[in-house]
Amino acid sequence: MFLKFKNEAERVLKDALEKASYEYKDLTLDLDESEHADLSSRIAFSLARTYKKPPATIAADIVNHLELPTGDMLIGDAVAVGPYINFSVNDSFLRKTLQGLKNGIAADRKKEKIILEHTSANPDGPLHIGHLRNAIIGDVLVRVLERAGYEVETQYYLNDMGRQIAVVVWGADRIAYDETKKADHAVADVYIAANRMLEENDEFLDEVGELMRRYEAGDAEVVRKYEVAVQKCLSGIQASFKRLNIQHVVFVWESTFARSGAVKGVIEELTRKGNIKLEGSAILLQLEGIEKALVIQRADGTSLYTTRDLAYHRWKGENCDRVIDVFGKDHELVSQQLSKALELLGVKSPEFVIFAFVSLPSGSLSTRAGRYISADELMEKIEERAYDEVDKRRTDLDDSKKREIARKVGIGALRYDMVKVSPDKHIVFDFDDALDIEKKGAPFIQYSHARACSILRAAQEQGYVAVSKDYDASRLKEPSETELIKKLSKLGYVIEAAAADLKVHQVTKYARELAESFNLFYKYCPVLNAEDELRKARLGLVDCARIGLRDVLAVLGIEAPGEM
RNA sequence: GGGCCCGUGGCUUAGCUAGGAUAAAGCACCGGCCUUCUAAGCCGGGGAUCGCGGGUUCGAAUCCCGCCGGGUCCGCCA
Repeated sequence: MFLKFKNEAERVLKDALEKASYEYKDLTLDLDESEHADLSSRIAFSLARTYKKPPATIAADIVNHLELPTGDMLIGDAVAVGPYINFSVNDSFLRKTLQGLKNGIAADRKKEKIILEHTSANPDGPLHIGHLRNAIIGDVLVRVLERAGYEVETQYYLNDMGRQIAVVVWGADRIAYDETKKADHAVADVYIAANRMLEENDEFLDEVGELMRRYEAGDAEVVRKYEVAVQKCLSGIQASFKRLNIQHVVFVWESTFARSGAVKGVIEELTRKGNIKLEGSAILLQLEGIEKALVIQRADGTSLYTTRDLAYHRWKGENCDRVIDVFGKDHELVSQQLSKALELLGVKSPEFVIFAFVSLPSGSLSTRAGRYISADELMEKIEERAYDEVDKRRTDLDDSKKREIARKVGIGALRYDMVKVSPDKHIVFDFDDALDIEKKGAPFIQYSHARACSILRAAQEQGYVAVSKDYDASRLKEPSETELIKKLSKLGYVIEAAAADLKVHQVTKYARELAESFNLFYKYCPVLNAEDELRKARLGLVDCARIGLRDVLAVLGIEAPGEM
């Protein structure tokens, strides 16, 4: 609803500028949200220069020429305040916002289909907190885009051809998996132990190399061994995804591109179209604007990760309208090379969401060195901590109910924390901080939602109709009521903006503000004790707030408990 | 050494793409509020030369240049 209001205000402003004969062509008409008005224009500042008049005079002049539309419109008023032109909404805007929430607003269906890639962690162990950032940013982005009306397919690129996996497969022949452990953790044990053996005895290195060659060639026995190892790790990763409330991902195996001939095709085409340098039998591709030449084929004729990734991205590009990759900062150069090479191939370039690293106070993360905190360990501990908090507050509930709430609160807190910060901020992970449930953003929002549910429950218990079909929204005149409605009206607008900019952390900020608005309403506007018509209207508003809070949490992939 | 990113109260951050109304939140700290729908809440208070130096502009946290500090990449690894 807010976007409609904004469009309307911009149109009205444009008409006024024309009527007052101001030349505004090069200037932006874009209106800003402001604490002083629902929307505000600063255009008078820009016009002041060319027209050599004080901005306040120009603003007043524009407002004099401004005609508020008649009929069923959303603008309440437009006034000049000094150099600013401030627009406010009318009652109809508020009423329509509530109506829209009640009916469930469907976003305009976008035509584009998007393939979004996230996580793509090597299947050599469990997800650690670095992967967590990737997975959660990616998953929230998927939810934002879907909510904004896009069709999204989420893919996890499975690097099954790397050295790491060869080391796991090699190790699995010599070391037994610990079957008492979660599968991906058992794989990590073998991986770490195998690495140690390889460091101590470099004759083994040839055996690992042999495995890689046979796997690329499609040797049946080796392929079978690989599949066992990769699937084992994958089952663990999928279990973690499920627990994290990560939506369905399609696993795409790297090796399929090597074996299908797609990689060969890419090499041939780049050799034909690109600026190529040969060093022995190795093929190097010189890309524009990138100093370092990109090796696309080894001297021994085998393929490289980059080339296989190129084949994968070509395939993605040909099967959808937009390709989005959520990558770590270490892939930044790779992503540039990817774009340039795809350009040569005539395939559209992906859009990248690059996130900075998560490190420990003791340094960077490493699966091989066993220096990492697994996502599972973190989830385990944060759920435990959340349970302590629930237990403290709700002695009346039975244990399974408390566990259920603790799970939602714990995982929610974790997810919120991971996306609330802009992706380009480096994070030093602090365990105590991560587990401190009381200072988290998610429980604050979940709590507001629970309060809304609680009011509706109490209404029913007291024999009222919790949500009447018709109520008089014009009775909602308290500042905390109108503020809450205005905040609710921005839900769709915020999601559209986040989808357009691919910036998910904006949604967390909005979610907090919405909860804050509801808490103020809760504080200042008694619902059940209000007189009949007002109670009906307030119950209607509570229900809309419940929907808004639930929806914004859903976009963040956070479950909304009905009580806490 | 070169490229990219970050540097905002004690701590964690938003704001920076499109420069404008007293720099906005959370945590921590101090002081208040549970006989009315869950106090995981609400109200009030102190605390910031927006890393440093220059420039552009009527106006800079925001744009430009330089410097300092931190991160990251620069493999015939993945």
